[in-house]
Amino acid sequence: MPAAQPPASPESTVPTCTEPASSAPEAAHTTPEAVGATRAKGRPRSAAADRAILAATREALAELGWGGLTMGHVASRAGVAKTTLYRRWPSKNELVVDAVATLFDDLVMPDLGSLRADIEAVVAQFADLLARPETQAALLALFAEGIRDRQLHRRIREAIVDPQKRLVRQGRSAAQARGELEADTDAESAREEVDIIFDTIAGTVEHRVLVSGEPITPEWTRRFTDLLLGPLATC
Amino acid sequence: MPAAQPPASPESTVPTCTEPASSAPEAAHTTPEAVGATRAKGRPRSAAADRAILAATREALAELGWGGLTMGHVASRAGVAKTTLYRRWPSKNELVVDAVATLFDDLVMPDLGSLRADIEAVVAQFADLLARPETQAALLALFAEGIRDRQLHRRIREAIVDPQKRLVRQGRSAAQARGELEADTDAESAREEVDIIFDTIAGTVEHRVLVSGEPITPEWTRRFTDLLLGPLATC
DNA sequence: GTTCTTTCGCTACGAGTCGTAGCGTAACTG
DNA sequence: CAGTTACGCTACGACTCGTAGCGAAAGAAC
Repeated sequence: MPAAQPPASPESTVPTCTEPASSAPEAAHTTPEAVGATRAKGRPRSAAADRAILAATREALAELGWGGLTMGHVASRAGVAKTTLYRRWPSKNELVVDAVATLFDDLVMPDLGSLRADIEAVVAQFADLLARPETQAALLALFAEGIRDRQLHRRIREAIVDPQKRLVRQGRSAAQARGELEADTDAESAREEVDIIFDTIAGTVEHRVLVSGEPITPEWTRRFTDLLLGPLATC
Repeated sequence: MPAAQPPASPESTVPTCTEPASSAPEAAHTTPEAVGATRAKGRPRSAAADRAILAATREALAELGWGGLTMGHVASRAGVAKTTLYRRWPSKNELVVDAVATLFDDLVMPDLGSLRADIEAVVAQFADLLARPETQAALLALFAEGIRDRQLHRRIREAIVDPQKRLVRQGRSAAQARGELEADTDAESAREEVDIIFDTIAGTVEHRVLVSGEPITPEWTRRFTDLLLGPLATC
């Protein structure tokens, strides 16, 4: 892992681990760095190159898949030297995590006034996200690599999985405020319930789309929400 | 796919697609071919080599993961020339499917007298299977490759996914016979319900183990079964 | 036994990718 | 201005891929 960055550069400007590249969403597209924050001394890294590289990674991932994605290809597609890639990301894994993590930023918990409506809305959002080719190619490949690489596994959880659990907590809190769900008895039990609901929603939708290969229709979403709501749907 | 087998050999003896390698489970381990079926003219292919290759593939997969798995490594670990691999399997994908598919043969529907017990037993079996390193490394990698390779995707469904849906159908039928579930109204609706239950069980357990990275405890299985049974668990 | 057919292990090959190093140049700071 | 850092470019050794050619081994047919 300590492979790139030949000189002892400060890690703060590198999007590799500490600061995800999506933190400064849209600056000036033509002017590379209008980020007026702390600046180092020499020539700053081109933010446009960052954006071009991440976009090229997503495109190449959708076209060629994980196995077909080569660093050289990404570099030439982004109009960037291959060495520039390695100066910023130590390996393909890290690059793809950063390229993909931003895709999940759009998920929001809408608070539509009922638990059923909230669940169906989130499932629909997640289904739309999983319908995109770059998400399909990236997500399972990332998960597969994360099985072996514990550090990558941790990064995936921090950048992709954990932020989504927030949605479950928000939806639960809203439903509890409306009186649709009972208040939590203890924190540990609540945490476990959030985990189980999250794994069920994410796992089921992913399996339906990515493994079974069948689409998420409104009818399917309705039936799945019936299953999730359980007693609340009928009693 | 039409890459190996330089001469026009009959496909019946090749484990590549038509006949999975697990059809003749244990012959004589020393004598290569005791399969007294139809034999070609020349020197028969060593069944011991088949077994050694598939075993070496599973071992290497657990150690090195999909990306680290090289055909040369598998060959040397199996005590076989690299060319022998390519004479039998056209690519890494096909080899791994054959090596992994047999792992799922052990899953059975127990029929323990109640729907709850049946579900918990199947979840426990699936959890045990997913706890094995070779399953972890192989399953997600196969799914990931299947996203791009439609033919591989079809093979995965035929060899791994569809046989497991049988378990859901069996459990549903048993529960209907006991009166725990209503009889099906129409076949289409029943098929959709089998699909949704299957995706929920498989997807959730896989997501819990492989993505969230947390174990399947009896307590978790109980709570998840509560969720699945829904109204039946309380009313 | 002899002959025929097919598979076996081995070696070598061109093509492609990986990640790194070195160079001269561009960009920005003090 | 000098100092510092990032950039594009080229080249490199190491590795894997999938194939081809060879002589030898193992059964089948006679």
